[in-house]
Amino acid sequence: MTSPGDDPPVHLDDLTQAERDIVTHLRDHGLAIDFDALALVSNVHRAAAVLRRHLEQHVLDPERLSWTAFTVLWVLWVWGEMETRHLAAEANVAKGTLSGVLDTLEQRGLVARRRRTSDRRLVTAQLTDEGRTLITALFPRFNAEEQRVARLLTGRQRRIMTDGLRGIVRGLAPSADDER
Amino acid sequence: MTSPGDDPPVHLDDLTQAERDIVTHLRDHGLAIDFDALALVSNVHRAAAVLRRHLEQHVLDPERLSWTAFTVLWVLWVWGEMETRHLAAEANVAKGTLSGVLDTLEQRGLVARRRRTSDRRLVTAQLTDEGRTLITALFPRFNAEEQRVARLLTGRQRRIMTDGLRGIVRGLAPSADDER
DNA sequence: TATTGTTATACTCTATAACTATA
DNA sequence: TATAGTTATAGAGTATAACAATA
Repeated sequence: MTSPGDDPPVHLDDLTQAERDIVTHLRDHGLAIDFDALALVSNVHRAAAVLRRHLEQHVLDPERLSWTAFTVLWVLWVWGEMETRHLAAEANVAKGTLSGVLDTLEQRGLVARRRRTSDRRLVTAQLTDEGRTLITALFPRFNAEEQRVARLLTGRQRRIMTDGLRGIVRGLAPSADDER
Repeated sequence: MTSPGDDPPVHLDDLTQAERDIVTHLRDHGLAIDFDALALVSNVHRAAAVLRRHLEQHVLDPERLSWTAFTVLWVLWVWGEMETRHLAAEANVAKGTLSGVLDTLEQRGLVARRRRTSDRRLVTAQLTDEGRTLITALFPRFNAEEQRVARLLTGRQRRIMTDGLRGIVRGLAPSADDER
């Protein structure tokens, strides 16, 4: 599965102090732990948490939008009117959560719900003019912060990381998306 | 900041269908959006969500441990007895959250709190024997799942990704850790 | 006065399941 | 009977602020 020569020993210099302590601890215990795998997974979570906090504080909080509310506006902006179950899948939230978020966005006049006449069980959501105006103005500011983050890396690093992250999502999603 | 030649045009073939739709949408709107930055940030979040769900379902849920409870046990395992404010920082949770998690872990006999005699405002936490037994048995199983994920990538990809993620954390953390 | 940990409140999100209205 | 969306409940987490004990 892994090509030969893929796994040289851990380079302690590149690690944070915390990570060095972990290596020492695991070595002392003689446990068969793959530190590279540990470091990869834990840094994905650390980076996601730091990124989300940053974007919320700098872009979303001033507009009184939650992370999910922003994502919903963004998805509707890109794809237009959409059935709510697809919207929930795209925004990566449970359908119950989406109901509540849509209630809020509808009350604020940013989104409108509509019942399908062909199959009256279905409900679609779409941006109002006000919603479109908001996301059109807001997204470039969101993206500007994303760019600040991306500039911490080289273009080569960015491409390899984005590819790798897509690979993780593809590799785990099939078993994880049984039901939302 | 960015070295020259870092930013060739987006390679549409590498993208998911959703990402291709996004590129088309942004192009149609003529907005100055950096798609690579967008793809990087959104895939960090997607990967983190999928990873967490996977690890919870396969390793943590059967032991009735929340993500944070597991992290607390892990941190105490590696660093030993610890003042709770450092424990909260290391586990990346608010201090109010930690109080509740420690209550639960203490009731289950996995962790013990102790008040410092030198400065009686301070409280430390440490693993009980039972807690140490649990995390010593559980962590290798957690790490085995981490390895399954890591094997989706080449060793070169893993190293570059882990490095890049550390860079993001370092680049944003100073402004984000004002208060927890 | 400032700091540590605890507690309380309001909010966001999750998972699960019951419920309704349609099909 | 099955499906889509809504609603309800319990749990995990956040931010914020008040609080008691201690320094």
